[in-house]
Amino acid sequence: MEKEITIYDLAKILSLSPATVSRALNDHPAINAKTKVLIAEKAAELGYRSNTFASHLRTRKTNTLGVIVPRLNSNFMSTVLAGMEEVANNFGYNLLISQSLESELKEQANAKTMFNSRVDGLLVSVAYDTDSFEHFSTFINRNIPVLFFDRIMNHPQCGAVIIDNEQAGYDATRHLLDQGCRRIMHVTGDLRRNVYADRLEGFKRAIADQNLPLDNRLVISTDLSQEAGRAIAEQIDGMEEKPDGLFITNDLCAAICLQALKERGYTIPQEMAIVGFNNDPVSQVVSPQLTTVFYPGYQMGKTAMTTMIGQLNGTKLIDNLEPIILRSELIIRRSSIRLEKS
Amino acid sequence: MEKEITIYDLAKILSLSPATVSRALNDHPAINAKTKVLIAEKAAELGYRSNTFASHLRTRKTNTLGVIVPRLNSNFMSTVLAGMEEVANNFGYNLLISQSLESELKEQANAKTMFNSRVDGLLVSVAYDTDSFEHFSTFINRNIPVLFFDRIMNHPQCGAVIIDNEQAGYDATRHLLDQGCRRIMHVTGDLRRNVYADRLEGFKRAIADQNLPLDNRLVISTDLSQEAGRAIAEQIDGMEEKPDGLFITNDLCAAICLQALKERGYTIPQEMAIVGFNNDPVSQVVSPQLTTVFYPGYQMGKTAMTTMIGQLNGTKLIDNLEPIILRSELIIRRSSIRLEKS
DNA sequence: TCTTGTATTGTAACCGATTGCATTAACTTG
DNA sequence: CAAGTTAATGCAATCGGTTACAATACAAGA
Repeated sequence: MEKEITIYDLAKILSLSPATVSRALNDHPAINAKTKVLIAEKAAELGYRSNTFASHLRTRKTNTLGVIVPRLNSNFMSTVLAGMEEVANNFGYNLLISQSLESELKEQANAKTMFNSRVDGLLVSVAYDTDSFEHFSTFINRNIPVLFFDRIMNHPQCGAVIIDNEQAGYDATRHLLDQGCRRIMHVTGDLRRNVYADRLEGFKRAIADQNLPLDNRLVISTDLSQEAGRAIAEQIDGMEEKPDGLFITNDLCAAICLQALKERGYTIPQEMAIVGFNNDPVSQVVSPQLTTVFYPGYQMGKTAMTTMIGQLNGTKLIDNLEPIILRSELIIRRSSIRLEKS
Repeated sequence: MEKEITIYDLAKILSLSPATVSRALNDHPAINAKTKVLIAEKAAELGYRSNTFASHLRTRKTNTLGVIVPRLNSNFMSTVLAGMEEVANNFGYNLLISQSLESELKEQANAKTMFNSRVDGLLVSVAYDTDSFEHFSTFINRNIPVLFFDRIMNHPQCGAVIIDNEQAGYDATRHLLDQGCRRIMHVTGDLRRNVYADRLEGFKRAIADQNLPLDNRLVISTDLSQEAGRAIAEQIDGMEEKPDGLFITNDLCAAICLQALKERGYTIPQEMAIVGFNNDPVSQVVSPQLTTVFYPGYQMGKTAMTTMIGQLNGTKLIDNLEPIILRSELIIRRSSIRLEKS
């Protein structure tokens, strides 16, 4: 068990004061360059590491940022986190990551933990059923910046990084219409969440653009689980007037549904063209491969983190009125191609 | 911006000493029960939160545990993390999570960060290409417990939580043999990793049990990526003596390969029976659905975390010689069933 | 030579909770 | 009623960096 060495030890060994050592290690301009080198070398030699608690206690900064996500287990989320980590590492920030498992209760508990850990800032993609903003106001009240990404809450004092879900919804729907679909079913998540509400808006706009009627029975709100995918297939099978196109805002759910429909004898895309969302690996594995919307996860993570750190440094203030919007992209695959291009 | 209140504030308001307040908040037995209630109420009323840095500085404990995983984006890993989080939360520990992205270099950087953050313990599933143990010895030297899970390193002072990969490999192979396969190809990962080496051992044992010859050309080490899946299909297509069974130790890779084989006209499972590993959602989406091995992720996370915390509390010492082994299970689906049960 | 400026280093008071060692009050017991 | 216990609380040092405010040394300018 090695002993932990402190700036006092270094100071004594080098016949300097702790203040000088501290400043040298922080690259303070007042310290002589040679002294800095001397101290740095000795520190490295003895395996000195700064006691962050002493430092945090004094500076009242933790250099730690909290991240709360619904779940970690999507390609999208872990890519976002990879992007966040890269930027955070570069700026010397640590990440405290936790998952709400789509429950507001757990999200509140997570937020509380983060608050007590005194994170310098909080990045959140909210859970499925979150209504209250209260667990975030705690942060706002103490001037701790809160930045939402992907699944956001609208709040005058919080920034947001998103994709243009309305446009993505429009593009997906428009694509189905272009392929000849006239009766499109839209299966989506909880409409309290911007991502789903916005996609629905895009869906509606695309329908309206073609002067087609909107049948509200064809808009279905689910939890987008695998079971939901199977249930949708069953529901369709029982319908009198069946849809000819299916826009499901989650790839796994869409893939399961596609499969269930095939089992029930439907031909994809002829009888039913299908579009998913997220460009999850499953979209490439299911057959026919699933048309979907690519989500720039890595970019979103980097952008969100850069924005947050900019805010903390005072370099760049979050413009809370204008969310940052990233580009997404429709990826067309076999599950929706009915008309071969000539 | 609310002011942060301290035990000194509480002490002054209640005309007590900071020492009493501190002890009361920590439920020290020497403090009068009524006084405790009084202090607790006032603390709650004023929104007091303990300054963990002052506390950590004094107690030299951080109540934070580091977790390093190769990637977050697998169903398996995020389930493990959910299990870890649950237990950690219950015991008042925070989690510092980071991904190595399968690179030893990044893993070392992550370990260093964790070390400097003074985590009380470290839980690791090592990267693909990790050879060195040095970045972990730093912890061992300072008596900070290191516990490996799933992808482990053998070290006399580190605990481990795993599944019985040898047995799982055996079961999977045996199942293929039972289905009539006689020439099984085994596609796996880097054999420096126990998970892959052990599965290979199981594979070999199953083959040997049937007195079949082992063809080393049928054991292929890849990075188990999607591209690898496609490459394998291509390779098989070019072989003179083709295999009749395929045991790929990763579901996504297996699913992609299965698909590529179908595209090349092979019938699954008749011409080629396939088994994957992990019970990832893709295994249910691909058609035919993929036979695979279920990994008890949640359980693994809980067990690992419980073990770690037990070690930290001194409640229960990690038995470093005997890794903790969890049960996995073969899930048989269409991709490998050639013989209908009578 | 004396004053002023600049570069560099030192002194000491924090930050807020914890805890060994008193101290005080109240209660038992012989 | 004195001596000894027990219960409850207070004092003050401590953890290890940080930083406002000196202090010192040396060089340049008057």
